Amino acid sequence: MNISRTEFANCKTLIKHKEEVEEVEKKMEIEIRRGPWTVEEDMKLVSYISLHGEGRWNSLSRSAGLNRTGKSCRLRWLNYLRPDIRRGDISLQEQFIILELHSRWGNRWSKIAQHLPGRTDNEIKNYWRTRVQKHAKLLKCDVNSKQFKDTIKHLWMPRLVERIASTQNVTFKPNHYSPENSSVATATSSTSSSESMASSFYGGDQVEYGTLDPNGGNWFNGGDAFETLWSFDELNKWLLQ
DNA sequence: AACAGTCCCAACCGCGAATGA
DNA sequence: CTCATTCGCGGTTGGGACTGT
Repeated sequence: MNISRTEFANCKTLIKHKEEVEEVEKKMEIEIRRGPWTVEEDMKLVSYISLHGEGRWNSLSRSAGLNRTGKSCRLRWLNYLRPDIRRGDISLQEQFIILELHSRWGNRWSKIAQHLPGRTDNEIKNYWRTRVQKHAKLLKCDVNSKQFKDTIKHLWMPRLVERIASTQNVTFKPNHYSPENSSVATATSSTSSSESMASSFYGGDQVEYGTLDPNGGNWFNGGDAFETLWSFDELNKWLLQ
């Protein structure tokens, strides 16, 4: 390949320049913070978003003076700093909806989270992994197996209904949670055995749970762990039937 | 009190979809 | 249409908190 002295010099300059750019980029990469967020970082993010709104996370991160990736900022805001985040235990009603919607949609956490105001997809995912999958593991069955799904449908969910009704001192009316028509849930259209089991708890004053209002009374109160719903022996006995 | 094992959750990663130049 | 960038989702992990011995 023939190349003039000038062209060669130009190439050398270009390469040198490229190396310098890479070096700066490498330096910047090192300065990107990872790991737990500090109070100062949280404050920077919250005050910036309150002034300018969310979105455009990469530029937001730079403008807010945060040495974080845009992704990291987005996650911190959505899962922790948003003002409408609900904290605390997952209530019985929320557990019921999670089980119901998971049976319908599988691991579509963000979709499920849309029906639980104030709860994040991450929180629901963590709940599923730590609580539900733990039970599957204890029972030595796959979390996606028909056996385990049946346990949820025929034992777990009716138990939840029972517990909800007793804690609220009224009859809980679960029906099928209907995200498409979330204003009212009716029991009469129920056909599955899960629902018919659940329907045995109907009667008297009914609680509709179609409208999910985080401020709506005792709907979300109480975070009874489902472990209290039955003993492991009882669950095993049921599985062996 | 000390240690080991387990639980839980915040945060990261990879990937595909959406968007814009 | 192509390519680069950004966004959002689901899976995974690190480490602090908790519990049992």
